[in-house]
Amino acid sequence: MPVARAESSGPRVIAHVDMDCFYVQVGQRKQPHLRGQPTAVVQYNSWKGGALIAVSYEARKYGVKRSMRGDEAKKVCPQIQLVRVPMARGKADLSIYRNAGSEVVSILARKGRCERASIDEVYLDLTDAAEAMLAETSPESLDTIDEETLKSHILGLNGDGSDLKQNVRKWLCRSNADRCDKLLACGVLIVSELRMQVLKETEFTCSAGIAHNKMLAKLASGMNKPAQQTVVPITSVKGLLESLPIKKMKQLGGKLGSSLQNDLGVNTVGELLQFSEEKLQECYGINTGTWLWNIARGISGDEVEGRLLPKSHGSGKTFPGPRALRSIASVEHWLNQLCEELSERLHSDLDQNKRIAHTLTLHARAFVFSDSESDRKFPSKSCPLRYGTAKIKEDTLNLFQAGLREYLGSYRIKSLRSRHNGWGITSLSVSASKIVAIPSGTCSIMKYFPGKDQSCSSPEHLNDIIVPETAVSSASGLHPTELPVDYQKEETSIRHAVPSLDQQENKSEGYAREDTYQTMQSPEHEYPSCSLSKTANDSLVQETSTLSSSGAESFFKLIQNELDREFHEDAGLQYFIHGATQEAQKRKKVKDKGSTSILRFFQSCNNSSSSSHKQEPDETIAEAKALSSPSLNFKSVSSSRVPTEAELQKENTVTQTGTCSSMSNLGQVEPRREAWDYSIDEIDTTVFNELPPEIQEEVRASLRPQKRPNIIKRGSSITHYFLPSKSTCNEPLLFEIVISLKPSTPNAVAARCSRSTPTVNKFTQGWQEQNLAQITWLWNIARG
DNA sequence: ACGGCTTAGACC
DNA sequence: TGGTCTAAG
Repeated sequence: MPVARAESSGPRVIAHVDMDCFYVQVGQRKQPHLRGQPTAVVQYNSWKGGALIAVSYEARKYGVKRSMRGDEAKKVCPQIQLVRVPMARGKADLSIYRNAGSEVVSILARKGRCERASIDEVYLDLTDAAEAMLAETSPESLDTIDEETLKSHILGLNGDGSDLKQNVRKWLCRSNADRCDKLLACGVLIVSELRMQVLKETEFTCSAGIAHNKMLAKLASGMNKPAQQTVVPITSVKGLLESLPIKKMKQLGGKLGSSLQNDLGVNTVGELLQFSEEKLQECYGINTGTWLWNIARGISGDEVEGRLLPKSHGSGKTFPGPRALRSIASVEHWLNQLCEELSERLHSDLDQNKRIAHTLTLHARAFVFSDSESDRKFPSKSCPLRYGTAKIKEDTLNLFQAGLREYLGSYRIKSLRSRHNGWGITSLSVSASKIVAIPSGTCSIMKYFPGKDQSCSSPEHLNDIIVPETAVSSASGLHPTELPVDYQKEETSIRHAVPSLDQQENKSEGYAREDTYQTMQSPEHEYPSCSLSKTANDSLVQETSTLSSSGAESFFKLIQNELDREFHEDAGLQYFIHGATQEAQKRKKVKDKGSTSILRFFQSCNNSSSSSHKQEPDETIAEAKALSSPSLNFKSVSSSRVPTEAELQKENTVTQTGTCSSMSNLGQVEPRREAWDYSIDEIDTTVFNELPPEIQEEVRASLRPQKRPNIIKRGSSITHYFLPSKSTCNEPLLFEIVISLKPSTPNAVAARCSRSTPTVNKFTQGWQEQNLAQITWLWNIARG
């Protein structure tokens, strides 16, 4: 939905730069013999020659269109060259295009604020550059103007054929022009320069529009393609919009545009002028109404956002019609493929841009046979994003199953015994959002974090780690008709948020309690247990052994996750320590709060110990230095093709300083605490009941309801996100508790854990062994 | 039973 | 805030 914004004060110079059939150009650069030939880019070559996603201008002359199949294109243009989109993991891989887009952006960002609008489009705010130019070397004083620049188009300038270039020259150099036009003229020169630079450095051509706002610039960029540019003087705006079909306007290509046509009988932007602002607001609401009134007059206050990098990453695939996925096993397979791609991209983002994504979202489309309208209703689900391919896969699968349960629940499909499930999945996509730049102090180490380690990213290894998961999923995969098994799996698989831990759990002998399964079921999940297969029952036993300690697990999982998230490989730990000690030396005190979880973690440790413990960090530092091998250099991973953040960003320095300052503010606001606090926002009551009595007692004793900050907050515990949603729960399963531990040393934390019952003990032993060293590091560093 | 795959933004 | 919907390339 468009939203109205006031036009800023002075006249701006805005450019929209659009790459010409970008994918084709990328292909042609790679295979130069394709240049000048009718060419198209196809994906999925297997069926009818693949689908065209980009068509060269030479091919367009033959009537080749996007949305043709490769075979059709061959019919109308037999000599057409088809370039295939690279495939990876069974799906199209667009990374070469994304990277090529980054090359272009890094050049276009040189002259002003730059917004990456899509893979092949950017907006530029050239106001400052144009004003600077006007102040120094106004176009009228130029005696030579580049040939290419003279090929610019000036909207509304009636070039009477004969001497177009002279007309352009005249317009650019008019001394009597008003300031608005002079600024635009400067914009024309700057954009022309930029486009030539793009061509020189990337071999790509592009087209551009130059105007006083984004909307007009965007309109103009498409008016003369390819490899040309068009400027829109204010005096031409009215004429341009008057006859412009309403659907050509950005934001009006869809339902809103149709509504204007059908409900108001408006077919051109000009026809919008007859409606009062009030009338439009009445029809479309205050925001959209005002926006419409404005755009009819060529007014648009949208700012060019300084953003060179995408705000999210996603990987998806469709499974149309007969190819719909019909079993959990196949869904899992594809989700894994998507997750691998996503994880790879997240890690490059971390490497290249020092950014971390915080939210993982799963989207799917599904159908049930009973409802032809059903395919849009599959709920999307999201949860906090944990780095590491295995974790992303695991969380994604859980999100999917939560979604599926809700989806099927809404159709009252509770028990599916028939051979064919009543559902099918027609599309899957996994995305990562809420991406923020990490504080500069920790940048140097972040690139060594999860993903480099095979234990995390290699699929083979992954299978080794999540033993029980694999076992159960293959069982349910073999028996897709027995959904209760899947649900069972869904209920329990969330207990495997910590692979290493689970491994530990399952190797050792657990004690299984018969009633655990029942206890864990919410009233909504009354699946006939008689339909469980033997395999499933075996899995169940295995699973319940895990469940019995799940309370303790969820208790500690938070801690584990915090550690694991950023320390789950030695290299990460080493470099973190290295970075952290540097940072500590620099600032004496880590003040950043609310950035990465680990820093928050630090903060509380630091606070708690600053007065009572004056332990010197020397040892730690020495050891940290020893650990961080000097032979490894910290050189940038960027290739010449893909610009690094440093190369790209003005934006980022702004972002980062902004982030830092706001964080230090937060740091000051943060109340000083004696305790080493872990806030577990929500815990499943049934999980709580599973805790050994003494632990329950401890937890109760440390409950501080009166201290709860801000009512019930959504939990940070991963498990929360996979529990049944409100709509499928009769009563709230969750309540919020705050647990305080006041250990004097890290050993005390571990010791305290070992005092628990055998099950918990087993759990904590694993935890202890794995993490005591890490806790100790943290403990010491926090005081550094 | 087909256009596939991505990203962004607004609303509630 | 998470989830849904719209839009665009």
